[in-house]
Amino acid sequence: MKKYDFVKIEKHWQKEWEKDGTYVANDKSKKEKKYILIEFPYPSGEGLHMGHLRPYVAGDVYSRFLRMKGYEVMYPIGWDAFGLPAENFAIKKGIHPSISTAKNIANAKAQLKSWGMGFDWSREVNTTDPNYYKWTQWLFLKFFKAGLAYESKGLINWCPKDKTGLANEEVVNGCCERCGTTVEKKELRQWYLKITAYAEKLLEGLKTLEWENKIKIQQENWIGRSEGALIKFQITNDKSQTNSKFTNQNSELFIEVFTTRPDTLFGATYLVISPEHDAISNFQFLISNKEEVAKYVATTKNKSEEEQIENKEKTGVELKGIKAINPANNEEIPIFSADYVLSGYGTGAIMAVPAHDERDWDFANSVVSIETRESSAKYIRHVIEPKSYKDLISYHPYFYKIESGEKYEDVQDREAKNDFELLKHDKFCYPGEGMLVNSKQFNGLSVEEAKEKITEFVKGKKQIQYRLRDWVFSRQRYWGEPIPLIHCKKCGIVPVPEEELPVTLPDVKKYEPTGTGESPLATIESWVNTKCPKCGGQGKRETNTMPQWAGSSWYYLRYTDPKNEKEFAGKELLKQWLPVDVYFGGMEHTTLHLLYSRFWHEFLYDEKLVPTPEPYKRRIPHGIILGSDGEKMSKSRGNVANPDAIVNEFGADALRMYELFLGPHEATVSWNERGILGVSRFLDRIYGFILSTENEGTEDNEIKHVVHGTIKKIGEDIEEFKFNTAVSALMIFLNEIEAKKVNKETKNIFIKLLAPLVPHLAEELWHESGNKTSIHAEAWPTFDMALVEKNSFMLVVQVNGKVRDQIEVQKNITKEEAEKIAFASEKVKQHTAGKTPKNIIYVPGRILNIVV
RNA sequence: GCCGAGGUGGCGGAACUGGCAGACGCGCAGGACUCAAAAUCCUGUAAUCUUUUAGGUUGUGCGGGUUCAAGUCCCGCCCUCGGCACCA
Repeated sequence: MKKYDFVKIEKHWQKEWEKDGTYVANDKSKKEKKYILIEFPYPSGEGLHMGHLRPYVAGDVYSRFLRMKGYEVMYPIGWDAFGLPAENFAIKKGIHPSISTAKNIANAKAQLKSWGMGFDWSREVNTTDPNYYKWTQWLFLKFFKAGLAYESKGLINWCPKDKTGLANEEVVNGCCERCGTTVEKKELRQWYLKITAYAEKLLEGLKTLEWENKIKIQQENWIGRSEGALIKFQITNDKSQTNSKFTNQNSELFIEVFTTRPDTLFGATYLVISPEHDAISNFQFLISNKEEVAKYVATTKNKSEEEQIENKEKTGVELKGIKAINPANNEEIPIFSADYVLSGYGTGAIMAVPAHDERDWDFANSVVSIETRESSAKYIRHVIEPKSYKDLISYHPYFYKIESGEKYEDVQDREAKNDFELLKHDKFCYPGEGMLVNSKQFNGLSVEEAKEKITEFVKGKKQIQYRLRDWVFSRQRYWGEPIPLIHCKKCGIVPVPEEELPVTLPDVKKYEPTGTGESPLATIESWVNTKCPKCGGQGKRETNTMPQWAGSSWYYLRYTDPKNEKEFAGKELLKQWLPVDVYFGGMEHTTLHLLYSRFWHEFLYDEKLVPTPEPYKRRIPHGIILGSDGEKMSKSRGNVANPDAIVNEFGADALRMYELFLGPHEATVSWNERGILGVSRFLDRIYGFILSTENEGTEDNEIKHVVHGTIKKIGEDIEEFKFNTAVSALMIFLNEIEAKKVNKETKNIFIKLLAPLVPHLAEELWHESGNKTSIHAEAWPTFDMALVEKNSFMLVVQVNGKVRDQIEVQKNITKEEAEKIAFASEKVKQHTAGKTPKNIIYVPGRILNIVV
């Protein structure tokens, strides 16, 4: 048997494909287009790893399959090359990031080629290329001119290690997404992109996409839409405590709260405002415990995000001397400031309804009762009564078990009596649905009805609120796109004129971030000082750079027309290729890149710069590959499987096929060093089988059925991204035909079925079989349904649900015929003898169950 | 706490719309080839019991239920992973 020399084969065909432009997408093709995309890699010094392999192989298999199915497929590649590692390397070694980046790209490119990736290299883009980032800057100016890029001073997330500001999306559990350092809050002047203006569009757009639900839900949650109302509470002085003659005749003096539960307004017994709320300074003249309040505000400022997460114990302080008036019942209620109310959400002020909100409940039972020296019961007023006992205990199962001494089983009894005794004891909080009580003329209404009516009654305003925050878009680092703006004392902020783009990164000697919130670019005076494009006077360049997400927010657009010098991409070509049909990528980008680029795209659609409202029609997420110990691959654990080492030992085809075989594409899987042997053996067997001439001859009838069944199965599996079962179907196929005589045609079909998964081996076998052109330009084999279905099947005969016999019968037999055959079986007779069948169920093509 | 996904042999995993649980592969055991080993090939491989060329029983996280039939559907729990996390 000839040996399968993958080293020689793979190198050889990789060169041939490159020479022939096998994977170059034709812009002028008459075929239907398919645009397949993977998240372009960051070219790091370590090279590409298993994490890259997974989506890339999936995209590669899928692209090759579609190409064979007759589509014009674009499967492009590029480099997301701005970012910290290159810059940190520059700080350490003094080598310009563009030099180390170029080196890393060359290396990663060689890796991708050695993996047999059928990328269209003619469309390669690089976000750090001035010809590319010229357009990133140009697009930024579009945002700026539309009023969606703005400068603002505020508390932002700051990574003390990377010494740069971060977007909300880049903070994971209070830590920097990149380096894991605990994030601090810092007051800084920053550039923002107004992504919140697109909150509704981002939500609406999701509905039109063929994405998996879990991704949609994650984005929905991140955007976090809630419907509620803005309600104003008049401010007055506390008559019991001060001698102030202040009476609030001025309707301007109020605190406005946002609530999703205006129906509980009669239960609002105090207000809480965030420590940053304006009211603290606005009502200074009335507040009698100014020092105490100032002290509290100061302590909350020093709390890190981490502390806040760890310590959920609520703290706060009463603003003495002032009161708010509940507009529903004109009651005077106290006002507190506490950091459980966030300044960035809603109005930064809430009405507290401890009887129906867990957080307010906690606060009432701790801070409020201590500060006011009153029993918390005073503040707990139930205004919603649960409809049933079940509603009630769904929020308090443990309470019932422990406090009341009742067993869970007694619930039904309680429910029958409709006994809400415990509710009246004010022993707990009920956040659920129900009917209004203690709410005067609104008593008896449902929660939904009351929301409307009470909002109206107190002249509140309906409001939709989002959790999404504007995108902090500036970074205080060197290796990023300069923000193309000029600060002029006379004209303000002036965009760099289009014809002067790109604003290129100047060479610097020190890349070190300053740590002061200024970018290293700020130290290069010759670069910073420039002319104002408007008045010609002295201007200073914006020295912040853009985040890494900028270049990746639109790269898929550039692929359609990567060399265009006049536009970011030509209209015709955008129309030709968009939208991306299938986008492979990880779940970790759901609320980062995937959200950001949708925002850019939707904006560009509104600006009539792109032809589709959404960029990515389908998104196929993948699970991560863990080490063989089931832990995340990491150098310190020593469980890293290196794709290049595996290519050297087993070949790219074995690597690819094994990766596909590991498990479902969307599942987390562990790499098992041994497992690849099975795939490697399989490839050897294929090689021997195809090249052998001894097994060629007249096929028996069974073969056709197997061949057509496999064509159907593999096609369906690839279409549904079920690569693991596609591999197993190929193995089953070889097991079925290996020992039999087959003809040349069957062998050719087998090679074609292999082609998307193991492109080198398939190409080699194709040529060894006497073909002169590439297998990857061949048409995908078709199947005949009549041959897939056999005209007989194994009838499973059960007696009382237990399998007793299997009999091969004609496909279209009737129930009566099936029964006749079944009862003739000795094995069946043994179990039915002397008994009369009560019922007989026949499922055509499958099963006959006799119940006795 | 909330949202999402999941729990199947020694291991990775398969199973259409409720219709033979464990495909395929790894590993393991036995055998062939070999002086020997590797490689390769063949056979077996959920557990358990019995009178073992065969047959019985149990079995898809746990406890119930629906059904002729449940990994799949319903009710109640447990556990693991991922996301969010005081968003009013």
